[in-house]
Amino acid sequence: MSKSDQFTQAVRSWVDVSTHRSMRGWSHHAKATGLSMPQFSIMMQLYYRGACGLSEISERFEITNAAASQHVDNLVQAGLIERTEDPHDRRAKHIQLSTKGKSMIEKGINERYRWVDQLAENLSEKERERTAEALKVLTEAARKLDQK
Amino acid sequence: MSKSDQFTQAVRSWVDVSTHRSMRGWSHHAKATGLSMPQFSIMMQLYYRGACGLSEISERFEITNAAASQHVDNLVQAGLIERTEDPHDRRAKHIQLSTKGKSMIEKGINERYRWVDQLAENLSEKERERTAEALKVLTEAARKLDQK
DNA sequence: GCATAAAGTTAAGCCCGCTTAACTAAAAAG
DNA sequence: CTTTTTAGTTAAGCGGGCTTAACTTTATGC
Repeated sequence: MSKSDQFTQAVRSWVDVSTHRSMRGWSHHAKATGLSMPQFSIMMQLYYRGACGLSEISERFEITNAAASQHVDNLVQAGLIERTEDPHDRRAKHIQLSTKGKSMIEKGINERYRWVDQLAENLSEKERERTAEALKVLTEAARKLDQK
Repeated sequence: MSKSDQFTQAVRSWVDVSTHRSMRGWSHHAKATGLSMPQFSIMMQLYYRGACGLSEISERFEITNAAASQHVDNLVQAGLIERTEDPHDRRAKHIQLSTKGKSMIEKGINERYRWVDQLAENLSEKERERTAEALKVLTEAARKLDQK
């Protein structure tokens, strides 16, 4: 195996393991809160990318405005997001997480990453330092890829 | 920020970035092949865990035998999996990927991980070596967690 | 050997996410 | 100021994934 292959293989293995972990926690949380996958995805997106209009939601998920509007409506009725009129353009809506919705997502994120703490316990101080360094390098490189 | 927090944060950031990448490729491939998400998940599972009976599928995905049977039926008709009688227990079925199905998944996996190669190009030889080492440690630790 | 349990299948029906189509209201363009 | 474009909503309807219920076939337990 060449050195390049070793790198590729190491990344693949780790991504497999961590994605599996992450997804399992994710879908578990969605189920526990009674949210469907699309609803949950919209919440997550509002959390990470902040408030937006309805069209942005339909574009990002590649669904029609009608579908997005229906999802948003359900989430508003559940008290998880707020839909207000955009003061600058009264056609548009300003959609954002409510306090309740935000804390629900944050709780989910914490649960979703609890295994990382367990992982930390299984490593020595030195290992934690070295892996943290390595992951920073990787994350940075991946972010650069996104920008291109 | 304590050293432990630094580790946790580094892992979280990387998992966020890589999961996002991985999932995007994943859902793209599912769409491109015309498979629904449950169908695709069943295929992936057959690829990684090997042949199994129908009940194992319904247990793993927490659906009824009826639902699993319907999915399997569709995949059989698409020529992606094979459903044969188990010679040892004629009630049971032996479900496995067909050649066509297997190559479809492998093609998907390669596409899904192409960004890792791009990542490799953005790193120096030394960085690749060090990160590969670190990821091996992490993957190993994560696998141990699974076993508990 | 007969009752019971286990592995799958099939059919009927529900719910949900999505689409199209028709609509309202506001902004932009001419 | 009228026309066109843009943002969003609502209603009707399709399709898919799932469940329950009834069934067949094969294995297992007294």
